[in-house]
Amino acid sequence: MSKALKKAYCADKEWLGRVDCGNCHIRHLMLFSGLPDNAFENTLAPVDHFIFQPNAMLYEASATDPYIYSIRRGLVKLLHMAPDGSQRIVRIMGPGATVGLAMLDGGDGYRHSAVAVSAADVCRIPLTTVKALQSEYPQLCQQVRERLQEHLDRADEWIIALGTGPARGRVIHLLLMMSNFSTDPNDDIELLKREDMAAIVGTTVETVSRIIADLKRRQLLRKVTETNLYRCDAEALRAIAGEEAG
Amino acid sequence: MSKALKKAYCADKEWLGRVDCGNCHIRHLMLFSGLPDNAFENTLAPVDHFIFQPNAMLYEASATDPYIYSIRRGLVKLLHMAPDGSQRIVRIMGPGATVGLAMLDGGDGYRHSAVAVSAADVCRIPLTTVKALQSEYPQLCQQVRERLQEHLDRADEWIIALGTGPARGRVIHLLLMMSNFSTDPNDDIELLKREDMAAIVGTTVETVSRIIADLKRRQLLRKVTETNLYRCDAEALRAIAGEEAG
DNA sequence: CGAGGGGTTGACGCCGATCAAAGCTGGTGG
DNA sequence: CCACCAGCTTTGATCGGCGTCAACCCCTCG
Repeated sequence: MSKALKKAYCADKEWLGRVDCGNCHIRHLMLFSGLPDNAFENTLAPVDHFIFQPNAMLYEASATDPYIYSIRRGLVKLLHMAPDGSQRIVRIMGPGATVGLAMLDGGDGYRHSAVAVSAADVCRIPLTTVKALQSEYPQLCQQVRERLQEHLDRADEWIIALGTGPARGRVIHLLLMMSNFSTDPNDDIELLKREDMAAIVGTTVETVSRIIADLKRRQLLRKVTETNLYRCDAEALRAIAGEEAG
Repeated sequence: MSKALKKAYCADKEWLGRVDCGNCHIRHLMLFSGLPDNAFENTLAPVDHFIFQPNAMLYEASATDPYIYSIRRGLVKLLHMAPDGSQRIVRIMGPGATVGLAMLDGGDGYRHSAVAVSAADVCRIPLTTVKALQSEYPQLCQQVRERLQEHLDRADEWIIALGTGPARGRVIHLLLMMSNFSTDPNDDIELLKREDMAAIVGTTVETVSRIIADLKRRQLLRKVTETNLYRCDAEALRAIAGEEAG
């Protein structure tokens, strides 16, 4: 819970250029799926493409930049900073997700701060563009709603699996969630930093460290190469998490 | 966390009749605000009006009834049942909120079970009606999005305030949240049952009971009449919750 | 080489889970 | 009217998990 304020989030991002959504080869996975190719011919404000380095901030809570962000690759954490500087990670979103949607309701600004976990490949979409497209193509409404529902489902999962029960089970649930993000056929995952894990499951760094170290010792988590990629024995982990839930 | 399965949720609801949304005097507070009075003249499926008694179930997780529900009065809890029968309350929604919106995305059914906490005055709206109105009145899209965002904001608050820190602070946050539901000018609230509170803050009944009893002894929570209405010293409670966050 | 950040480990104490039992309240039937 | 019961709340005793403080290891970088 308690952790001193520390990171000075730098705007450590790289601009890759203006984007032509009509020709985006992964558009069918993104917010603008379902729109015709020519829908973007008259958009007034440009969609820009960035790569955010790890720990770079996409936006800050309560800011009112007129953008939403569509994640192409990488992970983005949404976090809440307590007045005392401790932080709680409220969600982690991956490829295909859209963050900052609260801006569509106007007014109050972003609900959280958004920070890249791994290097994140992201499209920055101006609000005006979304609104214009939305009025012309009502099916975009549906897309937006589904993205919001995705956030909601994930938040609920967070509450149920990561906010309940003994710490070990929560950490294991987190590992399993991370392995779901992986496009990798095996269950290889890149372990988060202990501090992030602690801010996710709501415990301390030490507790997380002990649990992870223990899982490693029991070979339920094995370093797979020289990178910090780990393979987790999903079956065994699920079994442990399940028996602890009781 | 652990609590045996028990309640056989009965369909203890009372049908009050078919509703004419065009003449609903609180429509400006509800999902259909922003639609013209005559929008409802040709709706095919009827909107029905119910009063659900405490503990009556509006719908069950993963069911696929083609309805969403708009809450006029009272509180509704959304809960997740673990396989072992223990339950976790994921959200509490009050007047003006809409529940069951996940059905709009088709397919997977309700995400949670919805159960009336206090007696709940509720309109049951057929999906077909929503969809028909939505295609004719795009502004309804906006309304739906705002309701979803409301769910999301509440879920995030849940994670941050009720899923983090020592139990005492979490319970106090819950009390303060409940006092926000109250339309009452003072901070009078109807205390939830201990079991519900426990399922909300993720502790045991005993722990909640001890905390509440202690707050009563310290006069931060006072029975206000003969009913189980309590007045809470919001300032003092906020102070305690604040100091514990650090 | 030292400094610093992240991870791991140990010792200790407290919060809260667990088990158990005793009030309290409202409802039901004699 | 009282006895009785079921459900809810409160309280106590005990014990384990996890927070806290502190040290140490490992690696990278200046």
